[in-house]
Amino acid sequence: MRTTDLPQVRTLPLFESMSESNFETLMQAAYLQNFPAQLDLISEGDPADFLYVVIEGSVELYARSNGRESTMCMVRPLGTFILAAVLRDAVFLMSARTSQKSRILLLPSENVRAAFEHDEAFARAIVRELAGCYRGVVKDHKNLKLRTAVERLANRLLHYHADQGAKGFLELPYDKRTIASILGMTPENLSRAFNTLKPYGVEVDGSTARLNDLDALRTLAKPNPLIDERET
Amino acid sequence: MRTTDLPQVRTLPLFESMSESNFETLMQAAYLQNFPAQLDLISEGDPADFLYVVIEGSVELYARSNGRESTMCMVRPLGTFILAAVLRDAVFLMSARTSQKSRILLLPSENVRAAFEHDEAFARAIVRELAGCYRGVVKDHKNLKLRTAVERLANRLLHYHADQGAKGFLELPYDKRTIASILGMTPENLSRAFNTLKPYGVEVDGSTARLNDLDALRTLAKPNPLIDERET
DNA sequence: TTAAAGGCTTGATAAATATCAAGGGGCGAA
DNA sequence: TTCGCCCCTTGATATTTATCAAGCCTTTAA
Repeated sequence: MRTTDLPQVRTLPLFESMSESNFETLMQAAYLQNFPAQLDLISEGDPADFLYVVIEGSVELYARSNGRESTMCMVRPLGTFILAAVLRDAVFLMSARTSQKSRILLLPSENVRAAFEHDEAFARAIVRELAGCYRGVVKDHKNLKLRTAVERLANRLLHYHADQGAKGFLELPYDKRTIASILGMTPENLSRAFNTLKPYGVEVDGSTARLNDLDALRTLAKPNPLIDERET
Repeated sequence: MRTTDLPQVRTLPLFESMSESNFETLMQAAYLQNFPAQLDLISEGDPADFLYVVIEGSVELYARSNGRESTMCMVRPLGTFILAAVLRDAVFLMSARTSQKSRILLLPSENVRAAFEHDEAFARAIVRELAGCYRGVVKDHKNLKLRTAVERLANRLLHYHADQGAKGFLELPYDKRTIASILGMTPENLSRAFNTLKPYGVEVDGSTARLNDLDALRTLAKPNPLIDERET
């Protein structure tokens, strides 16, 4: 892989402070691959052979136990996943599959760990990234433990709305069943939660939602930056 | 603070690979303090001024939103907490209070970050520790999303039992209401969950529990190393 | 064009969990 | 010792969430 193929990767917080030569070395060991939708990339319990960077498309991280399955999060360009397992040389805790046709960069774990040893700036960037991931899961955990299903949905809608420019409407970025699973509920329950939000000005039509009474919705949702705000 | 005061701290994975002089420097900036039980140490939203190391006693990390409150985890000697916030120079996502009389080491954030810049071995140890914390929360999150309350309790009992030497009985390490909160349920529900486990050989008397039918309990609990096993 | 499949919704029902209220019992303080 | 407090438990009930079944609608493919 030549670095000129992927100028965007160099701009990622994780890589931007690396020395040019270390970045070159890391990229020369990397593979850039295209995958169709719904392809299983990794399975929880497998050893972490690669660090993954989503270049195009999107990837779903999910977990299974006991015959149940739940979506843990979605990774979009240019996000990375499975960094913690790579650094600890441990097995994956989550499985991953493409949810769309995707282009993904694979960095062999050994090379990532080597770069981490040799490049102080990279090590520092990794710490920042990891600490950010950690804080993200803590927020997800608080979300699940401290809010009801309807509150989680209300906050998620407000979040999508803000992300998309706060125009009074928003596009649901995933299938409803995926959103249901991310929010920790069944698809049936998500349908009912949308109905519960009707009196708060939420109108859903397919994958579009209009928010006609933001004040009311915010009063119900009680958004909290220590749960809802993502860190860069 | 003299390093000779705390030989155990030097043995922590986080500090054991630091250079002697950097460790000395870091410890000279540190404060060792005794706190009574039930004392608030930090409050979510506050800036992270210190990294905390529990030397004796125990500390409860909890979170609040919307008038609800939930225990996120307990930290026992020699555990650290609030590392991610310190490294990102961000606000705390969780509050902390002593649950017993405790002796706690406070390391000023600036000094921790300085040591992290100057000491490569420390940086590497931090990454390992952070990655471990991250994987811990992911496991907690899977636990909550993929299991019912009774299953969470059954697995927790098996965990305590193994930790305490697998003698057929175990001591509950915290108040039942604290255990309930950790497991994401109300105290009333915990009582009922214990009753549900009676047919599986679980006999509770005060803070002691006997496990009289481990096979039955394991069949119900379906323990899963990708959820239940803690990493060092 | 039609059939089949899948995603979503709705209704009916069941299960899980929370809330409210009351009371037992242990433990510390006076 | 005795009182009062707090933790825990239990019962009754309400709320939340899941499950099961059916049907609608759109998409896909033949």
